[in-house]
Amino acid sequence: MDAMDTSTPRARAREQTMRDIVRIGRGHLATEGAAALSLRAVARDLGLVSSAVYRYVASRDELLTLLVVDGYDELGDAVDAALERVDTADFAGRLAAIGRATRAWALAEPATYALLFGSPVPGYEAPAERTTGPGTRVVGRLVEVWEDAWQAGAVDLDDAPLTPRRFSRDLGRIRRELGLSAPDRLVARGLFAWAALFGCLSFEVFGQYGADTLTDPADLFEAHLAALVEAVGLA
Amino acid sequence: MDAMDTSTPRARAREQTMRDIVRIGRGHLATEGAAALSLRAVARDLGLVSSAVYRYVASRDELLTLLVVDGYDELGDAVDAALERVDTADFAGRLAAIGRATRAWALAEPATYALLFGSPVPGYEAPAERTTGPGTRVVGRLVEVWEDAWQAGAVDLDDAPLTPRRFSRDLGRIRRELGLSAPDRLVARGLFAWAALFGCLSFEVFGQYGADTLTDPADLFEAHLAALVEAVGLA
DNA sequence: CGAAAGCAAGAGCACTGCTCTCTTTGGTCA
DNA sequence: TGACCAAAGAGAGCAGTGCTCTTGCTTTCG
Repeated sequence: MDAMDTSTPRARAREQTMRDIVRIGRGHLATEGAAALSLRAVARDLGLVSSAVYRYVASRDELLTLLVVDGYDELGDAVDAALERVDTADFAGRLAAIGRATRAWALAEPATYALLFGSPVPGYEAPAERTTGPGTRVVGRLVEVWEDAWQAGAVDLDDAPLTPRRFSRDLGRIRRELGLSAPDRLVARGLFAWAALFGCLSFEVFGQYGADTLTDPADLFEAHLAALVEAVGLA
Repeated sequence: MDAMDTSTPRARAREQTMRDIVRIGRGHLATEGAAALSLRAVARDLGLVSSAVYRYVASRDELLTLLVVDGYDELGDAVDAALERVDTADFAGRLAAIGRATRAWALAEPATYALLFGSPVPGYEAPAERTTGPGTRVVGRLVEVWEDAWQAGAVDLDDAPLTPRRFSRDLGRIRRELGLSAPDRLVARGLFAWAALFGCLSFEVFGQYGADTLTDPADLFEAHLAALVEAVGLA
């Protein structure tokens, strides 16, 4: 079904063309933006007529999905690579490494970042069965940090249940699904830190801060990281 | 220049048409999204041929600008109205009111929220001279809260300069331009809270959290507000 | 009253996503 | 080797888009 057979020359050529489409699509995504991503333009750059591209990609939306998965993979790889260079017991360092790696990737690939974490593309819904897997890699790494820190007793947060009770139940369900021992407050603070991290990144990538109010935006990001570390009780 | 003369019937008709265009544009923005906003479709709904709309709006980008300004104004009004119902001395309450009002507006107008705080529309740059004014109302209110709280001695943050020195200088410049007495750390935490708030909102509005993992997302937002209050030292 | 300005309409250009048909090419198998 | 079939590419075509230009008509004002 996947036509992943690389034995025949034809299959290899097809795979190469698929890679070219994604590569050119990423280029257009970076220069034109997601909404202006044009299958016809990709076809031109590929030296093909527009209808021929439909032999490889069913629709513009499927091209977007390919780029979404590609982006999640690249980001996930970058985060994993950064985490390998950090001491496992340094929980704040792991959190900072995730943040810095994500920021570096986001600044290098703002268009893909916008595609993954910005406003949803109108009329396009990422198919869950293909994107949730790669899409949850980063938050998964974050959860690992908090869980490890909690089990190591390095988290300065109490384990009292949060109010209202339905909220505590929801958090309990999340805890159960992910197999965590972290208490309500840490799960909630973890969700906060996750959202806050991407809020900081979106502001920077999308230029929500003034244009040149800061000499080096990295300084502000480091301050943000300190606030994040504190928010999850890793101070 | 603005043709705001309401004396002649023609000017009044023109103004009415402009309002209709913004109203219909907002409707399309809500249902189709910013990137799919079509001047031709607006013209159809208006009962005009597409070229006639260009008598009123110079381009699609200018229509976007109208909607941007309209959105900032509406959000600013909502925040101001919410703040009127809060005791001035209740700094955490003011912060929470700003957050809740912004959230309510964002959930009611997700497309406009995406236009203002989501990924930038490719090829469109909001003209600073028309959007910075209304666009800074909310963050201005936030800054007021922190400044008032600092002057009232209600902020639990030290006033040591932050590192590196260039970052402290940048923060000093911001402090001077806004006429603040808040120290480095509070300014930095304020920026963090600002970005974090919109990160939480973007995750909720754009559906970055799982679809139905929470009984009532407002519970999580209240937890986020508590974290924000703590982050700026208003605990 | 007549000139000037404003308004609407329509045609047209270049672009988009996508479908359809047609022809060529490549791989397989008798 | 030759036949056959599926994959790949080409091209035309449909409906939509932003935007420009010209052509008339109407309102306003000197």
